[in-house]
Amino acid sequence: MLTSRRKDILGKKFKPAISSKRWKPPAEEELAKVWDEEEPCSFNPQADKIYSVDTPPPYLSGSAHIGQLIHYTQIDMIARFRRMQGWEVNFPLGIDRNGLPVELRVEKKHGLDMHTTPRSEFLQKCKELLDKDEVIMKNLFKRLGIGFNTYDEEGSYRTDSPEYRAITQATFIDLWKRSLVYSDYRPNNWCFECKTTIADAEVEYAERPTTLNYIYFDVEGMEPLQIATTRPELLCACGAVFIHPDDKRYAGYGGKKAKVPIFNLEVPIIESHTAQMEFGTGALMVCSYGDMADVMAFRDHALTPIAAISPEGTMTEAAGPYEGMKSEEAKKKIIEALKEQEVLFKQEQTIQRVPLCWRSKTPIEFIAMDEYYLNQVDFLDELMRIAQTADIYPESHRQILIDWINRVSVDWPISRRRYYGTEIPLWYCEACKEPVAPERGEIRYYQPWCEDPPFTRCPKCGAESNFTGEERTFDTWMDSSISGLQIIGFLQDDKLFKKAFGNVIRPQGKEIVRTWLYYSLLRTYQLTKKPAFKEIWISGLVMDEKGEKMSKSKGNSPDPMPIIDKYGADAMRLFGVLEAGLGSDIRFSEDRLAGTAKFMTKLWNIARFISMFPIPEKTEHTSLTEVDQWILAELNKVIGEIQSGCNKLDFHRPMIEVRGFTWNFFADHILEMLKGRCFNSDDAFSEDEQTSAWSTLHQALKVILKAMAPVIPFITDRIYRELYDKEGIHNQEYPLPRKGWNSPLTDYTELLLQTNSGFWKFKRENNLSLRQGLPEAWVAPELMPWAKDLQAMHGIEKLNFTKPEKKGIVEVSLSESDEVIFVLPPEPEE
RNA sequence: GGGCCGAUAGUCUAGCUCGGCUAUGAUGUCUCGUUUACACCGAGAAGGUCGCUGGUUCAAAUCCGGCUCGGCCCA
Repeated sequence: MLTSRRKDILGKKFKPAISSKRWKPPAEEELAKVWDEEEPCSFNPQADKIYSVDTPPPYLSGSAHIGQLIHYTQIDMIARFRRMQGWEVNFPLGIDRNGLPVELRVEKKHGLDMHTTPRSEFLQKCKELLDKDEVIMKNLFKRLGIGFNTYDEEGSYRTDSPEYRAITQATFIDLWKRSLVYSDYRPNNWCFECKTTIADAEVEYAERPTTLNYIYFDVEGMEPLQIATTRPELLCACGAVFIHPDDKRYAGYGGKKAKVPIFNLEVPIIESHTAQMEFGTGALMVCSYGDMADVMAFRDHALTPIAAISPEGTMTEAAGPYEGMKSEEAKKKIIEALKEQEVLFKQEQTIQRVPLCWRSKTPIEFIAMDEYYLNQVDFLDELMRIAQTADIYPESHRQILIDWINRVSVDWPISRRRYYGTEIPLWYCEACKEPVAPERGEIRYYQPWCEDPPFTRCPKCGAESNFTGEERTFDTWMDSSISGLQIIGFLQDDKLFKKAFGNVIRPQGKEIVRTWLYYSLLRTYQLTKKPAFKEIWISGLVMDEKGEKMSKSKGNSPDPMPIIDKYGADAMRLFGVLEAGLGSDIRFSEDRLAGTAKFMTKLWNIARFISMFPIPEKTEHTSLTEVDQWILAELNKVIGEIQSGCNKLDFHRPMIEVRGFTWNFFADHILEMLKGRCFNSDDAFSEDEQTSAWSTLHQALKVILKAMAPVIPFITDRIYRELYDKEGIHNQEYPLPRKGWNSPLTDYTELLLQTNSGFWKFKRENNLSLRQGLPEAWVAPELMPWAKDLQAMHGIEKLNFTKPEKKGIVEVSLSESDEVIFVLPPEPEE
């Protein structure tokens, strides 16, 4: 007799509650709209347990490339994971808009020169372009499911907003009043193209062919010295000639004077270990300033610098007849003159390492001029202590930071002769030239180039009028280095700041450790005397298929949107974690991305299958069948194993584990095994046994979904909403191993899986359909608890646990095991 | 010139901290197969001198030295 309930179910024929047959990327877009409404990742600053994510504010430069986007999805996983762990996650959308690139793009786009365009007009054009780019960027972020607290203005920030700039300026005023900022006339990396000083961190190097010129320098009473140089135009700035003390060719020259041709300067000949005997003739001229080594040489030997090249790139008066010429032109003319005077005796081609501006890619020169410096060398000991004690994931990347701190030897030049940046809030008294900063306390945005000073009297000379505003702006790292303070209300919301400071994570790529991370630690320490971050997470780079860094200029970064549309955001995100462990570089490959996307289909189908069965009311764990307790115990083991990876914020191994479990164990073995019991179409099982199976599958599915939710937020949320909770998955608890979920049967899991394979192998080798029943079989006695489920799974009519004595029995050896099973083959059909 | 990181089947990758059965997983290749979710599938198979080379050890992908190649950074 069927109970009425069972009749109902049979009547319904187990229709899947999840009706859609396929999970497709457009479904993600629909869900993104729901999230837009519901804001499941919103932030409540009133909460106590606050965890803040100091995201890299993306710099807007048109569209993002795939590498950047994968990077953001990985950061988003951290935020989602921490939220599921119960933290109130502060993860605001921030956009970095300050800086040079937008200026160059506006120049190009509108065909104008920023130096001659009225400043306010130029800034307006920059803003317009940035606003356009921002829309593209935000759409990409939304499409990828980056769970910022909100995408609205309120709750987000831009580094060029008056509010953000006001904070940057306030932090500067603080440092200024504490005398940590000073002006100095020093050689600096100067970019002619950008017409600004740039920091060492912004210099990159390229190898270029050049000519090495061999020139005679007369030395009184001795043979002329032969000197090789690639920079003859700097002869007029020559300060010394270096020879190596061990160089026998020049024994006796040290301490004498050499005469610089054309300009007839007398310069000392100095013995120095920095001279390379193998290069050129072994004797080299030291000029102010040909390269970094020259800068060091002038400093070490207290030589008086002579500026040969002006900030405009023309020769100075020191160059005599060549004054006013472009340096390239002067170089040609000087070489001609040297030839005429027969002091140039040889020329050869060589490769030179040229320092370039990382933004404009044009060669830089060392040009001395007044710039503002922020004292950093006095803080290196403290920064080193922070670098050594911070929680850094992965541990191995700590070295990048330590190496950089060890290398810093001069202070940080922070002023820039740019326009689209935060203004340096200073005015100069025309009477006494004193620079004056606004008072501390009031936080507001100052624009000295178009604004009267917020004071009326010069504190030094007492003048009450005639102040000139500073025209320069800050290095953009001055802005972005305080993003971690800014997002927790520094100088704006003391209550939030107090609660949240000390629990901030800095996620970033390893290529900007020496800039963003280093400067953030420096500035935060200067302002608060504390480490900026509780955790520092440093990821590798995303490379193209050949292992080269992706960049727009190389043209090796495909347009991301079509790829996302094709494979889906979840697939992109999962790809990012499955490809490599935290800290390793990832190679992007569309083929492997396509493979990753298949998991979404598999997961969808698993859920669709399970959704056919009712979700039983609360079932006691102990009332589940032995087999079902074993299934949950296996799942529990996996959940236990992934904890260490998750806690190191490296989801690579955890996701491989969960994915493998889901596909190769749960789907292939468990669903196949429980199918019979779930449908129970021939009443081989009791009602309790059937309910137990339903309950187990739903419980397991829920755990799997939650474990993967931070990584693949779309599909997990969709399934969770359809089956379990309309509120969605993202504020559920992240699974932890459960104490009660264990089973002695896990000892025999391997044996069971091998036994399944044995039956499959038998049927395959005997050309039997997998559905074909078997009259009788013999398996290991340890598998007795699985008896009924095994029978249902393989269609075994009689299952035995002792050795068979009958004849006509086939022995099937199990792979990777000494065990065997025995099968009585079915009668061949006519 | 210096520093850091890497080198594991055709391709990508785990394991290396703390040495120990037959080296992980994916993808690709090949064979077979429609079974009450899934062919974007299932069942199987083949595929590796763990960069090279010395050393330590009963035992090395793993520890130590040297070398080669690649990447990144610095001078």
